[in-house]
Amino acid sequence: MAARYIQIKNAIKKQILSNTWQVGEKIPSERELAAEHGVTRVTLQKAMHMLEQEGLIERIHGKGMFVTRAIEDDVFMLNDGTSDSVQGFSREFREQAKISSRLICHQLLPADKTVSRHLEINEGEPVHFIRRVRLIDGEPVLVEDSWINRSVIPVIPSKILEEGSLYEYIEHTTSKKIKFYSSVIEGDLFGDELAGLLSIQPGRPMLKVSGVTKLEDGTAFNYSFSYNRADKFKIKNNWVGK
Amino acid sequence: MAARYIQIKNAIKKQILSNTWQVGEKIPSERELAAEHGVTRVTLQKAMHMLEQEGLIERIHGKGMFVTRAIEDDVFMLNDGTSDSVQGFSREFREQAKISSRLICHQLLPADKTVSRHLEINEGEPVHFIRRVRLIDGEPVLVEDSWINRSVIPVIPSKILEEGSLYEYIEHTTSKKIKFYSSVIEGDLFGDELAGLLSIQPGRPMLKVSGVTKLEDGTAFNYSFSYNRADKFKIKNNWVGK
DNA sequence: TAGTGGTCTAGACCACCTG
DNA sequence: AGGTGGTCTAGACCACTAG
Repeated sequence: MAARYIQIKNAIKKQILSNTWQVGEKIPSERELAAEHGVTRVTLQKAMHMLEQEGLIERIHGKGMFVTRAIEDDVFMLNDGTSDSVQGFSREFREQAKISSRLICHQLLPADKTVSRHLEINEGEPVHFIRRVRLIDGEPVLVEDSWINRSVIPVIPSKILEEGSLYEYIEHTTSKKIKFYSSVIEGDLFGDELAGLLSIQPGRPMLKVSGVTKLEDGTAFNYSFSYNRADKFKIKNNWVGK
Repeated sequence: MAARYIQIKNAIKKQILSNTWQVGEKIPSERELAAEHGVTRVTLQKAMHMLEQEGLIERIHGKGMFVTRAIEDDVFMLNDGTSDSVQGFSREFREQAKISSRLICHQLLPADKTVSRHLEINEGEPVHFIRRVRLIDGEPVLVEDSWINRSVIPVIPSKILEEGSLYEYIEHTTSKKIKFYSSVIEGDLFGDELAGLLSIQPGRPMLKVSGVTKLEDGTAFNYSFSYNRADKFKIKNNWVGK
């Protein structure tokens, strides 16, 4: 049972996406929407603040709330922290396109200094190391290296790595939600090895995203690097003041 | 007079940064901190949620709130939406390093289709076009192109563009705060022209950030592209669930 | 069981915008 | 003046974690 403000957020989001109001049009006031959904203003505000963060509405003090123009897209948008939950690559894109994975490597390795620091475990402790090439509609678009905390998931079926969603598998086996994802975005060029895995020329631009993913109880379970073809991905970011 | 939760956020942030608690240590509970600052839990929670978003603390249901390890840095972090306000390049970095600008171009141009759409004005309406090279400690690190709504700031002194902070100038002359910044991050390679302006080799990687900046009354006043040397900048992103 | 964060209510007052 | 979002109070109950 999701929180009331999440339900309301999704309900209003659905209304916006189904063009209940025109772009730029004023939507009902907080007080009206609160009454309509049978909640107080504070609860409704939590929902609306999320929609503002997601870039669907604009809130203007003294004026009201307005529908924002939806952003058009030619390339894929990496998760920018505007959805309810961290999806992971598979869940993020499987609605939009046929995604698949090629498992390059899966073994247990002792954690080095960097990995152990990010996973908050002792250096030398064995962790899963996984390298996968991810494909969208059969075309390789990124290489992802993951170091995964073995105490969170002792075994990872290869089937999951090749066909399923790892995050879904983890949420299922641990019965805990994913709660936190901290990432750093950098630009770089593809070198020979990674370019080879993606069948592209070395020297092409990449968006490198590295980060740590945690469960709701604070356990860090995944430290990852993904090397994305810059011609296939963008990252959107909304900043809302106050 | 800033809101109470902003003051409290900054006060606790200061405590964290001055090592009042160790990294990983539990800080006082919401109820304690609320009593200490003389506010209710909801108000205190707004402050703590911001600190969580900024990556300074971790909130774990049933356990408490914990200080997060501060991130170490070798390169400059572009604004990731975790500060109170959009600073702009000058304000963002002038505490950390000697920043300066080289004004390449400043003229009025009719807005083309893209610019007019982002600034929410009519096509053909004249806008400021500004190209600047930004330097950190005397080294050119990025090229920024800005299209600025002339109805928001009719004239822009060249002195501001070369020495001061444009955003500060705009907040001052309009007496409105900057409220919204929506950006898209892409990776690319430097071509001859931009590489020449930065005195680097063409083909080096860039982080391209484009976006729109708005005032608190919803007026879009700046549409910009910045071409950042990827070896000088990173972008940090925190995602917190729910 | 006691303590923690997560959610929600039913008000209130303020700051801002428009006619 | 009337409507809008922004902030805040003083409670309440729930869900999760620990000993």
